[in-house]
Amino acid sequence: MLHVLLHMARQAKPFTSEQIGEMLKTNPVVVRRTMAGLRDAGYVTSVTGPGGGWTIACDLEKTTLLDIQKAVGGPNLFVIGIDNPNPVCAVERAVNAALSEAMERAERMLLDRLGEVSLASLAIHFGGLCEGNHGSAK
Amino acid sequence: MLHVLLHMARQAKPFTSEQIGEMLKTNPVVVRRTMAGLRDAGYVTSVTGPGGGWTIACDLEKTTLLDIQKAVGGPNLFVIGIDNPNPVCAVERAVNAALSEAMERAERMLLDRLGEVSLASLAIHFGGLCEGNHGSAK
DNA sequence: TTTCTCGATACAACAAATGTTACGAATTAT
DNA sequence: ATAATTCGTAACATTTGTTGTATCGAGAAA
Repeated sequence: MLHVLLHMARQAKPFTSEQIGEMLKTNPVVVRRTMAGLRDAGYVTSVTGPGGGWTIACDLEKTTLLDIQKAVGGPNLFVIGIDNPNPVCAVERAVNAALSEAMERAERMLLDRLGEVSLASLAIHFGGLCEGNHGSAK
Repeated sequence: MLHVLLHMARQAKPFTSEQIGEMLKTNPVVVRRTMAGLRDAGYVTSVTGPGGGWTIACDLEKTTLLDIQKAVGGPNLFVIGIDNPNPVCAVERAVNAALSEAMERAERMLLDRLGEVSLASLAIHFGGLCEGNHGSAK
């Protein structure tokens, strides 16, 4: 998905769901499903009709991986979260108490890092490669 | 599962898979499946025949949540791991580079914490409650 | 009006986890 | 030795979540 966003940032014309589906080796409907989250969050726009499709609509500098993560998927970064914050089971409570602090710190560390990485910083590396492959034509 | 281990630590007699299944509201076969990992790792023993079942076989002080985690499940703590360490895709490489360090630190933090919590330390809280409920009879 | 595109819904295919059934092997008691 | 109990294992069913597909309607452009 990030792939697509960076591609979109390098082209003024919108991409259709079908084109994106080819890039991602998937289906136009699936593309619409996942893009819907980004559209609702305002990071991309979609227009119908001929010549329509998806266009990027955010500031690459200000949009981070955390934003994308939140818009696309859930905030479920960990496999073992603390499902039940106040369980009846005594053992569960004991485990929660023992681990909650470390979990929160680990999660915050990761989330902070996601929030530090902008799309623009990814585009730097990506852009360089694309110049080489496709030429810098416009 | 931890529940069961702590219960076993408080009773000399072995528990049958059926008894454990009742505690966990599941099936004897499912119990055997998950206990198999603990057995192979040497944290519990199982004997067949009448009067048989599962017995704890480890030092509560020395066995940590990390040990149990490794024996029971996989070491897959994170939802988004770096699946492909050296991908063809340029975007993926850029993302990996940007996040790998933070991920490793977060993972290590959590793993270290798991390794610090012994079964004995859980048993302290648990034990207290059980005395009250079941009496300390013998 | 025709064509292109997204939006949305419903359904199918697939995979993973969990639950179930069944049978064999080991152990104990009689 | 025989019977009863219990684990070990394999095969199969059920459930759940994800992904893929088909279809139809609505909006926009030529």
